[in-house]
Amino acid sequence: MREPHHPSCGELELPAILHALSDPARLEIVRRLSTGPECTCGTFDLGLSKATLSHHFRVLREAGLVRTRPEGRKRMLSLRDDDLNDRFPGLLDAILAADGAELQAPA
Amino acid sequence: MREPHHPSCGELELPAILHALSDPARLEIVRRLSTGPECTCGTFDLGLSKATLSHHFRVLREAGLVRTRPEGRKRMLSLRDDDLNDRFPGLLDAILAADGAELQAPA
DNA sequence: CCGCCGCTTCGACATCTATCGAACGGTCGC
DNA sequence: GCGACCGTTCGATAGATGTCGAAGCGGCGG
Repeated sequence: MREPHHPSCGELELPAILHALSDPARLEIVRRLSTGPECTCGTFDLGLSKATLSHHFRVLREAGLVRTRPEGRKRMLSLRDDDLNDRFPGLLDAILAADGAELQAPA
Repeated sequence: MREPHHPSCGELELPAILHALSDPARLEIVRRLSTGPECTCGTFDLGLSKATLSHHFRVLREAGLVRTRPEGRKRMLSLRDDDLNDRFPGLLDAILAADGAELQAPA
């Protein structure tokens, strides 16, 4: 299984990151990744088809938010929080904190 | 000139905010508003038509990022940083800081 | 080595989005 | 009032996006 392309740390672009996180499904994926260790694609049950889920993983990967590592016939997903904090310090934390704040005080 | 609709502080939704800021033109508008006081719509020269600019203002307004106040035949735009910091503390600052970081270290 | 498993890719489709020119609508100056 | 001014809204259009089923593909197990 070939290694998919990941943008380098310097290639991370803010609009792409914000766009990637502007979809509730992708925001949820990132939120889950932030609370635990890396996990496989199949562990996400968001009521979406495999094809759609794979599409969201790709958007997140190409925006530089997640890393995809092949492991046997599975793929391990992990948040690129190190690179993100290096390039945009505090951004990810602020967004995840805002996500939590929204959950606690829904509209 | 009638007062346009603004979402209340509790109606602010994170995905909508992130989506609003995921467009470079809108991000630029917010960045400019953050550095100065309120200003009129016409002060933004981003190489876009009036219609397109008005569209972006609407997206920002409906996401709760900016306030529009009629003043004569002009419209004063201002950032809703008070409401945003109340609902999502630190979020706006982190995004604007990230925007600055991107400008200083372009890809 | 044949088939299952996990995931990606393809093709399709409906919806959304960014963009523009043109038309419209208050507001102010004269 | 009349016309200029500032900005919104309308209608249109090209492109992006989210979604799915079906097909493809590499790896693992029997």
